[in-house]
Amino acid sequence: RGLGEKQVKALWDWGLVHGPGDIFRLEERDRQSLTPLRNRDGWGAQSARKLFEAIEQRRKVPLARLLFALGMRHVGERNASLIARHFGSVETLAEACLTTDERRAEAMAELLTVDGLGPIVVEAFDQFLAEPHNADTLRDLVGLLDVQPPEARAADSPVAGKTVVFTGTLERMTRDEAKARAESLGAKVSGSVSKKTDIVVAGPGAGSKLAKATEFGVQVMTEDEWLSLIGG
DNA sequence: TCAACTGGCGCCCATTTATG
DNA sequence: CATAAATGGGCGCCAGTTGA
Repeated sequence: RGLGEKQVKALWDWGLVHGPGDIFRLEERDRQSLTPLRNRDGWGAQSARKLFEAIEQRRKVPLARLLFALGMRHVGERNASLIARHFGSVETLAEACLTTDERRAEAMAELLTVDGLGPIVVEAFDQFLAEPHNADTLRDLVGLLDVQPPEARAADSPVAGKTVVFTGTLERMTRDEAKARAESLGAKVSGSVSKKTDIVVAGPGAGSKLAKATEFGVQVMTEDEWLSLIGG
């Protein structure tokens, strides 16, 4: 929060950040700087302090989010989560992917057997890791961050195994919260409605997805109905 | 081969913060 | 206080990938 395109560019131009890891070394470095952030144009003590606080809050990060954040081709939220779940912990992933080329090749072969991951995605992941500067960046981040292992999913909730799509505006929770909650209950959250969709949770402003749900005869419910179903 | 689904993008809007 | 700039959240679209 507070570190968008504009500020990243400024930090780069000032030589304060040259890679992802530098963000997490920024406060320390700034303390020793002759021209600290709080004295620069457009910045004050308040904005500098808030930026450092926001960065500290992100030091603790789920493994899937770290992988997603690397910006690898074909590795968005979903595939990052599949990869994270396969390895189970950042230590296991680091041992498998960041030691030797031979070990990495074995790990990629295993990844290919994961349901939902195909050759294109695994190849993209492998190509990323094959670049020494990428592997270095990941190692650097792993050393700086508190990486959380993926959470186990419940198998016995009312929505376990169901495919759910959220559409329209959610009023009682953010989209991320809704998604995380649903997934922790064993549901699969998708972005598009098909015949395979079990439940569409529609808020105000829902558009084409709600129409599709009606067309396919998929169960539609409000956010409140969804919350009472999952017991929240 | 093809339906289903993901990733990535463009666009819009609300909120936050700096500035006059 | 009003305004402008920056950011994040959110939606829909669609090309490309997966898996039966």
